[in-house]
Amino acid sequence: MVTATGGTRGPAHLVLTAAVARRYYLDGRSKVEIAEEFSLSRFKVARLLDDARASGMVRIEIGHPGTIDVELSSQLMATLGLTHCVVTDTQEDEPASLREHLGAAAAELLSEVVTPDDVLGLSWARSVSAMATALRSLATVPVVQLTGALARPGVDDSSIELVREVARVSGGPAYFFYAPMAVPDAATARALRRQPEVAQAFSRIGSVTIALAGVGAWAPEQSTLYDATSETERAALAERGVCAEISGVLVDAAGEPVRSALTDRMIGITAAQMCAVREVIAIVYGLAKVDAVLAAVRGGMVNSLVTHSTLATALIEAAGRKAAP
Amino acid sequence: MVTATGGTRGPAHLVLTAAVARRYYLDGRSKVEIAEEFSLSRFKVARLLDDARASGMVRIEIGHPGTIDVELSSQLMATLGLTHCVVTDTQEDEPASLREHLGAAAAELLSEVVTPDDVLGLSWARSVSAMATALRSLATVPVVQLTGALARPGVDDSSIELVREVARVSGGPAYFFYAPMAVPDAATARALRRQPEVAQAFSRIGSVTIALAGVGAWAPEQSTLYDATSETERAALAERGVCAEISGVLVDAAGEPVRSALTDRMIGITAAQMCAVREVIAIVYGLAKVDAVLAAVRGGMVNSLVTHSTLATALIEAAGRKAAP
DNA sequence: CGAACGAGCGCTCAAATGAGCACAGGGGGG
DNA sequence: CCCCCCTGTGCTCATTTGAGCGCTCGTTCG
Repeated sequence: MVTATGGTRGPAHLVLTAAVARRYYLDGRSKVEIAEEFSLSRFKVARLLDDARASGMVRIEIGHPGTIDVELSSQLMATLGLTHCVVTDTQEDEPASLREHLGAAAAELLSEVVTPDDVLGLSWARSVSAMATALRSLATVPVVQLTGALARPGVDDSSIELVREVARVSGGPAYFFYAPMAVPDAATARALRRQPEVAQAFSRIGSVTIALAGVGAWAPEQSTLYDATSETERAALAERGVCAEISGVLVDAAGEPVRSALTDRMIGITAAQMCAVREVIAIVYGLAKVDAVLAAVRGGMVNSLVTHSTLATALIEAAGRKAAP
Repeated sequence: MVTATGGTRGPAHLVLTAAVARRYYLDGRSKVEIAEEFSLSRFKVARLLDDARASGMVRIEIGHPGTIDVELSSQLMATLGLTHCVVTDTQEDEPASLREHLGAAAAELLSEVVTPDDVLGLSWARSVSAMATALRSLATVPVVQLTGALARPGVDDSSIELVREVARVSGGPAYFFYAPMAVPDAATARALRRQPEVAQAFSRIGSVTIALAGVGAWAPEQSTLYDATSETERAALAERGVCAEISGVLVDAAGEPVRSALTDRMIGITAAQMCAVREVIAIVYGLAKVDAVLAAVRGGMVNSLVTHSTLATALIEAAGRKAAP
């Protein structure tokens, strides 16, 4: 039975309730103390407090002390079943600035979650590079390059140094190599993989416990790999249902890896290896990547996210629609 | 490990804290449940919640559902040690409108706190009249007129009917009389007091348990009695420290009654009788009355207040300054 | 290099709290 | 007119929670 008038039980009752609520919630007194102070039974106090909360007189909010939207973060974490999740509060639309913010957030997250027992894997992505730039401290761990680089003409991110830079901050050994992410044919790829540096890095992939990656959508400007692929191949892959690209690994909307000729021409971590990594943290931005992120998470390729509030909201909404259509 | 900024313990910790806080404060889960859900010890959960509150991440506010500022009300109640207190949220400066609002609030308060065992006393004041106008329901109690009326020329509040009107709503007997609040000399006063109606009402004053009154400051336009007094007498009384007037009773800044020739010329409740009333509810408005209200409360003449937020704030501040100068 | 220190963690025990129950009083319907 | 339901109240007992303790581990200073 709900009182229709919303609890208008007289002003004195209202004021008493407020006083009790103040003592309890703001001054931290126990209900017994309050009961004694106001000459009430503790049950009465408890009921007063229940009323106060039910009538909306006591409002409790979870705030954000910094640039992180903690509410959205935990919601998204719960919705997608993530291990970690950081949602920044910036509603910036400019990609560069967004990337910088997310990079900083990811750097903080990494500083926090990486322990000396971990092995860190880094995929090649501008957002990961931004993370490296912002990284200030890191436990001493081996740092392993997971993919070849895919430098785009005219863009110098100096990100070939990515792994070395992070390893320098960490103080641990760096396993890196100079090779492209994709090569023209499978034979070249096989040859490259036999290169000592490449082979050495690859041999460490199995022991990686935490990896950082970007997530690309299979569309123009939404994936460096897409942009570097021939038009015929793009179309063919799209037809096979490719939805997302994570660290060179292509998956469909359900998150299942899509094998293709391109797979054999890649220099980098495989789908199976990526799934085996305990925690893959993806830095993602841009509303175009909603489906790609969902696919990556569903497929178990990604279990942690660093993103911005707009995308986070869209993700929660999309996941909700999927769950209960 | 250098944590430069206090409390910044990493975004993952922040998000976890937020998630725990949400479950606890918003979803009402027990700490044990939360501990199981997040695979933590219940102590860890408790510490997380302590952190969340200490760092200001959890904000708890006491809101006001209506026109009553419950926070201010209870603060004022605590500060002055009042029995009841109602502070309306109106910041109206127009006296008539203010009086109307306060009258309505007082009427609600009266409906709530008056029980069939009470005896209600009414003093003559425009604010009490406003209360009567707004009064809709009241337990069946005797209603006693406490003072003569002091009708000002040109102002018709039809408030001679005050006591009868309230008694009609209540359904109880009315003890009223037609006499002025002050007469030219003590002999006339004595004669008037012997009038049957007056004597009958006066004989009931001792049994009054709840009284309503206004509070006047001893200054022009701040007390009907002041305005009706000769200039010589005004000055003499001011010199004797008169600070406030409650229902015809004059008190100094400390709340002590000030006896004078005027006292003998008054038709109404005495200081001692007023102190004996269990609860005297004063309806007050206007910042000029800060000191008067403090005096009335200190002297024990008034133990409940109905007022507006501006005056309430000023009262709290003034009381605070007095307490710790 | 070792010891002192402080932070973080989980335990114990007592106090605080919640859920359900029994009882009293009051108002409306039979 | 009486009875029943409904609300408000305080009780008992099981669960939850808080305060203080000792432990361990990492850090820092001698």
